[in-house]
Amino acid sequence: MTEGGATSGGENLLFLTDEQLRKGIEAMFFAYRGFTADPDRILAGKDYGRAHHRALHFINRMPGTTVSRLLEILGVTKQSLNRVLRRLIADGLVESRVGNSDRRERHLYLTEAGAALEAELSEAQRARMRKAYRAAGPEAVAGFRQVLEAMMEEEIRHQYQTLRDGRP
Amino acid sequence: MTEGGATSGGENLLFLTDEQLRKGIEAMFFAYRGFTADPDRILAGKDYGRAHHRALHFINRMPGTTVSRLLEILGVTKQSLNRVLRRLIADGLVESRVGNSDRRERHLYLTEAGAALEAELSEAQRARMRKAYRAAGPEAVAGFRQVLEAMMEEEIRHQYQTLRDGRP
DNA sequence: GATTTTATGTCAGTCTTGTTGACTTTCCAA
DNA sequence: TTGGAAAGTCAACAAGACTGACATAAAATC
Repeated sequence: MTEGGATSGGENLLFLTDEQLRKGIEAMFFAYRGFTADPDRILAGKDYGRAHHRALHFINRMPGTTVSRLLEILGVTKQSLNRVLRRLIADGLVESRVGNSDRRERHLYLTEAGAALEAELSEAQRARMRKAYRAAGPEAVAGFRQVLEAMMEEEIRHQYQTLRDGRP
Repeated sequence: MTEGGATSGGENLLFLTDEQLRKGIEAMFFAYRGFTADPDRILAGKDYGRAHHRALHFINRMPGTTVSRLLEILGVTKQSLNRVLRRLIADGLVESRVGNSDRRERHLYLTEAGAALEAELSEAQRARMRKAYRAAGPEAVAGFRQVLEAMMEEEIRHQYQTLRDGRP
């Protein structure tokens, strides 16, 4: 990581050559494969897919969330999410409770079995992230998060920040 | 980007709480959506998909590459890649030439039209990356790349580094 | 109270992109 | 020269995204 880099802060246009940007693009592409590789391997053996993992992750993060909220976060159609949820509910990994104040809403929770699978998947993913963080060091991690945040689409960034800061 | 961070180098275990790792995981998930959003929008209007973009990108990067080499890079089955290539060749975006020394091999090149589409897609993706890099600053960019590299699977990291350093 | 809007679920059909299996052509080495 | 391996192609199937249409129930509004 030496080419073209300033070592102190400030604007450095050398970082913005097409060459540099291309390296970032390819790094992002290859890294995402690594990022999903471990959960994918676990899921393949259990007849679930990445879509189920995503649902489990965010239901775990936001217990009692409604279907609509989950749709915003996941950025898929309700038909697509519904297929996944139907399966998870049928298999006893997710529980869907009718809302108290608004009975049209369904609030989603992980069952014990759902939490167990979520934990298994998350731990595999965290293990890789932990290894990467350790290898790169704390300063690199701060930079990593900064660039990723700046790469998100506007509306999604707000969703992310709300989640990140633990606001409901 | 304040919580739990050391501002000078060295090991800092506070970065490795599950909480911190989870934020990184979610950042990666949301950022990847942004990363692919612009090319996806362009492709949707042209009746191509992400797979076509990936093929165009790497054929552009490695003109004359063989199908096998491309398979290693893209990490899909040859049947899957073949469908994409067939279409790109039929549409006159990619040219496939029989190898000289080994006539089993097909060497792949972008046509003028292929290069034009690749440039359009790449420029959209670079624009977002450029904006993110500018917003985050050069030091953050270095960290970003370090963490991404550490996140890749072993074999893929070698592919990436070879490409990155411009070795054939 | 009647009407409209919202939240959710479901059915049917399509598309992209992944998969496996079977096959051809070509090369190379025993 | 023959038999296996490698490169590539074709066919059929599956997951998971999409759109569109429609149903139900509850809340909100007029």
